[in-house]
Parts: sequence; C-alpha cells; structure tokens
Amino acid sequence: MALDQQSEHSDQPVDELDARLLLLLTDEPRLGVLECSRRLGVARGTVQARLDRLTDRGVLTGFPPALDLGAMGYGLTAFAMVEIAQGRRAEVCEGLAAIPEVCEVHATTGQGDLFVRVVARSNSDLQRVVDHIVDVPHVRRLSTSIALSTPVPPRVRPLLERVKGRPPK
Amino acid sequence: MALDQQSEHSDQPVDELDARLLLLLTDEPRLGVLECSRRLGVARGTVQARLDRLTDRGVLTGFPPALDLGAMGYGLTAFAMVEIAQGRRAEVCEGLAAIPEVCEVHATTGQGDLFVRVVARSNSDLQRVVDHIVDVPHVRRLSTSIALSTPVPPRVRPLLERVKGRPPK
DNA sequence: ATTTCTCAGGACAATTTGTATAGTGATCTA
DNA sequence: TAGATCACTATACAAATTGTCCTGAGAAAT
Repeated sequence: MALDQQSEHSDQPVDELDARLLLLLTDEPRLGVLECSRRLGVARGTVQARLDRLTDRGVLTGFPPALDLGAMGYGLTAFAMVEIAQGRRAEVCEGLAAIPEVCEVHATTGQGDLFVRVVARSNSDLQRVVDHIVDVPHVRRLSTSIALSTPVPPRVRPLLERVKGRPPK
Repeated sequence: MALDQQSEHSDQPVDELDARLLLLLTDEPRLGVLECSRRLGVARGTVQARLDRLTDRGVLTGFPPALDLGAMGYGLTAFAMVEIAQGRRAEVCEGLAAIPEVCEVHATTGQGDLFVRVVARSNSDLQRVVDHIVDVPHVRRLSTSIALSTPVPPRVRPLLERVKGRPPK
C-alpha cells in the first residue's frame, strides 16, 4: 500500500521521507540501508531508491569521514580576508591551494576579495601560515581573525528539519 | 610480520597508515573495512583497530552525509560579520542558532565579534535571513559578503597527505 | 629478560548487500 | 476514461561483509 505519495515529482528536491532519511543518517551515519528502513518504517528497497535518487540529483554527495582537526593537532582556526591585485584571482587561488593549512577559499563581494579559512598548530604556527599567504604573488593585503570559539558548529540539520516538519508544498 | 611499527605511541595522533586510511576513506567513503584492508595491503583487523583508535582519540568523529545545499535549493552562501553588544554573546548565539539558514557561527578576534555563515535560496531570501539576524536582540551591526565562488572547497586532504608523505617524526 | 603493543593471518556465525520479482494504488497522458 | 508510469511494499536468494575471537611474530619499553 502506498501510504503517502507526494503529488510533485521533480519539484521538491527533498521531500519529507528524504529529509527523515538524511536526518537519520546525519545522526548515525554508519547505519546500513536495512537498519534505516527499519527505523523509518519503510521497505528496504525504498530506502535504497531514495538514496540513489538523492545521489543522482546531487543532493547527497557522499559520506566523507569527519575529522576533528583539533584532535589532529591543528587546534587553531582563523579566518583571513585577502585583498588581491585586480584580475589575479586564479593565480592567487592556486597559490593559496598549495598551502595545506588553507582549508577553504571563497571569492566574495565586499571589502575583501577572498575569504580564507586556515588552521594551525599554535599561534606561532599561524604566524608562519599567514606569512605564507602574504607571500603568495598578487596578495595585497590580509587581515586575520582568530576563531576563539565555535558556538554553532557547521550544521545542516535545521534545514532538513524544516522540510521534515512541513508538508512538501 | 609487523612491517613498520612507529616508535611513539601516544605522541603522533595520526601516523602514516592512519593518514593513508583516512585519505582512502576521504576519496571513497562508503568503502567497508574489508575493502580498505585490501587496498592498503594490511590485515582487516588492523584497519578495524585503526578506525577504532582514531575514533577513541576523537580524530575521526564519524561519517556524516555530505549534502549539497545548492542542489537542495540553497544556492547562495554568504558570510556575515556581526558586531554585538558587550557581554551578550551567549544570547546572540542562541538567537542565531534558532535561524535554520545560519549554518555556522564563530566568535572571533578582530573587527567583528561573530562570524556567521548563512545560506539562502535567492537574493531576496538572503535579505530575509539577514533581516532575521539583525532582529536578534543585541546585534549591533552586520556586514555581509556574498560568496561568488568557492575556488577551494572545504578540504582536509593536504593535511593528511603531509602526514602520509613524511615519516611520523 | 620479560612484558606489552601492534600487526598478519585465519576462522566462524550472523547479518547485510546487491539484485530481482510480483502486486498495488495513485498520478500522468493522450 | 483507458492505459502507461511511478513509488512503494513484500519477498527471495546468493554473495559479501561484519563482528568477534584466536594464534604467532617482531619491536619497543621496563
């Protein structure tokens, strides 16, 4: 018996069942397909199909291992706004990408041109990393903020919960 | 035959084999323990033990599903520097955490007090989210930068590769 | 020298996966 | 309105994986 079909197929990229599945996997990522189906109260094939479809749509991109950089010795996170020479973004990004401690780079509107997240082992290590960044050709100016704490760690949960809570449309 | 024991036990949180294992899992997260052992050329028990230990040490915190927010309809990422009233960080963070589109909050040194990553469905949606943030009590000032592109997506790989490349100590 | 670790290698039952199948009700299309 | 499609349940079976336990061998620490 089909319990609740949703009317729109390709409209909503993530429907309620998808959201519940993703939330389940968010909380306990190592669950197998079978276990998921049990917890969600649906057939195994359904879970399998949902996961396949989410993957096809590009919503679910994988299950990468989550590493705690702090536990790996990189206890320090900092954010840097980098101002660069006009039209040199590609080169600069390449230079930044070559620095292992550079964990993320975004090109942004506003005062800075690039927004960079870096990690380091200590304050002096951060100094070293920052020096590296400044040494990248075409980097004009750099202002760094150290992350003192992370009141809200990276999360997607609330977004999923909203889908789950409300009817698809 | 134990091929290569490392000399330090609790010193290096991640040794070469750990790094290779984590890299492998980074590239193909859904691999099972058995498959990992095959690829790394070690016994299954070893892989199992390594994963357990990494988890115990807190280095490996899990395998959360990676979701592409863009594919979920949240195509816009922005960063906000939030200035807040002295001594109100806890309240403000609580208020921010209540907004689903707020995906990450850090307390930082420097000009802004809080650094916030938000997502939105569109420019006008972003407007709405920003308004929400400004409405959080004790938020004084807010400057937003929209992410135009992400030349270096979040990554840990280079850090692991460094461990892998060089001998533990 | 002895103890303690880590790892290779192997074995076992229980579970899970991959892959099909058929049937049912609902939506979509012509 | 009569198919055609689609999503889901339910079930089946072989192959693979997991959880767990064991042994013995080197290496390092006491």
